Amino acid sequence: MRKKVTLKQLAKELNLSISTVSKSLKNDPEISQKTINRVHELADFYNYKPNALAVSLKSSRTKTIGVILPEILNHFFAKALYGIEKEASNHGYKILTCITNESYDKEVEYVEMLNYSSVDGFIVALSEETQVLNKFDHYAALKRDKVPMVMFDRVIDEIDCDKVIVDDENASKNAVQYLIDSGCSKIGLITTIGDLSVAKHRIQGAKAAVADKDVELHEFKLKGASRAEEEILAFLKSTDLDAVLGLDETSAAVTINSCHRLGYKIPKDISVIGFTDGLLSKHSFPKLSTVSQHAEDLGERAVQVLINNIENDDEKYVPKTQIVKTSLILRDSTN
Amino acid sequence: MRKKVTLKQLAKELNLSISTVSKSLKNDPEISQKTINRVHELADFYNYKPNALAVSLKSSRTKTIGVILPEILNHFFAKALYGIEKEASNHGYKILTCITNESYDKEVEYVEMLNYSSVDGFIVALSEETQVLNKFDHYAALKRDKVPMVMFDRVIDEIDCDKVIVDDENASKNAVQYLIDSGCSKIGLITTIGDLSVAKHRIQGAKAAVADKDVELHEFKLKGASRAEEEILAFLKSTDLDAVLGLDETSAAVTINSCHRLGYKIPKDISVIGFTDGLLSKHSFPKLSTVSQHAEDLGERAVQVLINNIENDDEKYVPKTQIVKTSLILRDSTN
DNA sequence: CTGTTAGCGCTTTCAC
DNA sequence: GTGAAAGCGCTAACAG
Repeated sequence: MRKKVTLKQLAKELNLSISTVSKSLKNDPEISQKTINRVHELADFYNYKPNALAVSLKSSRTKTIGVILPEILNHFFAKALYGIEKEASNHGYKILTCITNESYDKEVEYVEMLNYSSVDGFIVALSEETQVLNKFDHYAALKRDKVPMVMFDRVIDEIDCDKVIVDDENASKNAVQYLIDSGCSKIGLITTIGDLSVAKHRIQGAKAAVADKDVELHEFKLKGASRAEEEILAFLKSTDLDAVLGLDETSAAVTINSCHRLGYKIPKDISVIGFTDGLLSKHSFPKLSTVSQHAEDLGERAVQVLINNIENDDEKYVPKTQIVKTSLILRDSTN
Repeated sequence: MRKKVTLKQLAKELNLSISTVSKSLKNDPEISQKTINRVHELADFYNYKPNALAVSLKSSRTKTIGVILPEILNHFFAKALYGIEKEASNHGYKILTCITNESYDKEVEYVEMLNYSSVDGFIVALSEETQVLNKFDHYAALKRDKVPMVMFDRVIDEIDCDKVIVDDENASKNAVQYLIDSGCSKIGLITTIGDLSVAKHRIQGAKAAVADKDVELHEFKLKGASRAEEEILAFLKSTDLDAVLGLDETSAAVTINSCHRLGYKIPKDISVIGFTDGLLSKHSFPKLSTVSQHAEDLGERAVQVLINNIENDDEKYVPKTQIVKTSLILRDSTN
């Protein structure tokens, strides 16, 4: 790897001191215009750029955000990452992306690694295992070090930091309400992500919607993703639903296909709504009605909140929780 | 942001010099066991970790890989990123991820930014615009600086660097051959990505397969993603195909749905194969037969090749091109 | 106007 | 065995 030009070399070639060169590059009014011009000329010639490492070491600012995601082969998080990257870039920040694969150990390892890489702040969505184990010392440590951090989507109450979440409970309530309004009265609730806080909120919302109404709600937690289709097929056969709310996109997609297999017409015989508005929804047949979580928005917001915190580093900053609104996108799988 | 413990502080507290502490932490045999123990004890107590920035500045190694992707809301690249992140992490590397959104300008900007952030090397998939404009001075510059780099999937001949690609031509040829063998003779070739080198290879492969056979091949380039469904519907109606090869996953997925609309039975009336084995294929109805490009593999390989280059920094390294095999995954959309 | 100096946190050579 | 000193590339306070 060839070495890049440094201030030192420019200084030598121009017969100036390093600091004069440094100031000239910043167009410091202290320096004569003539010198400034000479310096810029040579700097341009060599395409000089300050070494980011040195600048960071000096300023303890890396202009880098650590992003910790549980998955990436999931349209929701991919979209969130897209929003994060875009917004970070707009503000001149880079992102170090780590994927925990839903593992607690990986998460801990990554948090430490990024912390010692001196990222300016963290954007985190918790792994499933972390939520199950309910351990979060690694975040308590960040908090103690006063490292700016925002959690999004998958969050915990135990850590007091900025949060950007979706109003899952209400979203779910509205979706079920819509199904009821369109005449459904036997609604299935299918999920692969039962252990996550978000799933719990969604279930609560659904329950709230049916409360004191003459509507049946049938919960169904899938055991394993691998046998999802068989499980759902069996569930569908054993009940006699007129609607299904998939608590994640996969559940909804698989439900649609299972209905095809059973010869149920959608939405005539059965209506389907899925959580998260990803690729599958747009390309299913019929196109799936969904609860859109605006993942991209979520990511962007997280970055905004974080950068705001980083750049104002206020001694007694009070963390806030932002709630991003969802919307019900009606397509062809509902009446 | 609270400051982290430094060697200096440990040294002061232990009444030792900085260098002694540094050596002790590395268990340098020069140092007495007793001192080593004392140092480790205090270091553990404070949970000391060397400041990565300082280490990097000294060693000019950041253990960071710059990753430049054209998109992320595309299962292929998401999967590749997954493979990249996983493999990088296995080798103790972090990744700085940038998404160009298929823009040339963004790509140039990111390459420069990452280069001045002293990444140890680059993993790149070119943006569509870069391929169209055929400009690559930004990579020539990296090459001049001898910065390790590997291009994957979307590559150009003009830059002589490591490459990891898929044998698109053969993959396509095999897929078409399969369709012919199963009795198809009027095959549509649908694509949304006509300008990419990969699409061209796929078209060539298809042509090679039908050469001197009594089989018709109908190419169809979509204008815009937004009206994909209408366009494909019209194309399907105007021809009388018995098979379609989608040159990207979206084309294939939309084709399937269009067939449903037209009342064509899949695979009885028409067979469909799609390129790239993503989510859509698994959740379409019927499940789509695909050409799997092993995106995750591709990403992993790219990292292996890159790290190998980084860690052996050989003056006269000769770049190589690795070809990752594809495979035809037969599901329900073909006979 | 320009230069000297110290220091960010670490590694490494060389003295003692 | 331990420590002083130089240096990675940069910034900034202070001298001149």
